[in-house]
Amino acid sequence: MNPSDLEKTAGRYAYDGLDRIIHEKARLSIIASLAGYSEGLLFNELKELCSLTDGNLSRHLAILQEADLVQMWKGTRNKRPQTLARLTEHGRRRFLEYVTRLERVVADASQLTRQPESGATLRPRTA
Amino acid sequence: MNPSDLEKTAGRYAYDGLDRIIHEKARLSIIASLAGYSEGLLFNELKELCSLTDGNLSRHLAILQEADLVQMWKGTRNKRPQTLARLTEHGRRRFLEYVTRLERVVADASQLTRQPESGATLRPRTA
DNA sequence: CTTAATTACTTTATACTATAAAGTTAAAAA
DNA sequence: TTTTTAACTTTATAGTATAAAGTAATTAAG
Repeated sequence: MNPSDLEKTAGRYAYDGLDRIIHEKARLSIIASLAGYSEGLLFNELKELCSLTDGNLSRHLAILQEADLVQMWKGTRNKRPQTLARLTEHGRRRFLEYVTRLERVVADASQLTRQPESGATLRPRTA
Repeated sequence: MNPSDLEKTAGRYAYDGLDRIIHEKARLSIIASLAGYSEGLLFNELKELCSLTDGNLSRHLAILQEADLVQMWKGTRNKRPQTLARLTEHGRRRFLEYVTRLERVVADASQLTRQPESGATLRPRTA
């Protein structure tokens, strides 16, 4: 890479749009689950789908709720408390944005499957 | 979601393959950069491309090196120490695996862009 | 020629945060 | 009426990302 290339591409791989709150594996898991079920999912369903412990899921849901990505409905079912979680409209948009950024990561990676050296300039080496 | 669905899909969204070491944003940034430059990148080039501070980059490179995802070459250039980082073959394979998992996340998310309720069963509600 | 500044990093102290263990509340079973 | 189960929540801890401070070597300044 020569110096002028750098200027054109500073921050090129910084992936600014990869929002920390969504990027965290457990929460990505939760959000992706909810994305597939627009009417929402119960606490225990999420627990299974995401393979999370009770305490862990509870904390991540609280974080997602504070960020207004997920809304929670508390009710009862067969005299047992039940919590239903679903994506907010804001959460839906933010997730779609996040996925758009992910697609760039995937696109960047496609260079790896091409021939080595493709697109990369040779480095002048002075030992 | 009815109970039998759950059994079929327990852990469906756990995203086990999203290796912690690669998934971390700063390191994903570093690895994706290196993926584009098979001959490697200098410390300062990475710093710019990934918008990282010196200390931060140094630590993440050390972690990637310990995991045998990246190898480092220390030499001098114009009487200055220079560190060149490049993906190991192992790192290349692991990154490709990681990206395969990412593609699943992206595919899961495509449900969001379809009509609401698509593919999801209505939940019987007992308030 | 001695001191200050720059370069290229590395080490460490701190602040953050993911996680599970322990705690809470209420219903059902024993 | 005591114990167990269910559905969570709270908190203590362990892990870790980050930047501030430190190191070593070169070059510039006075």
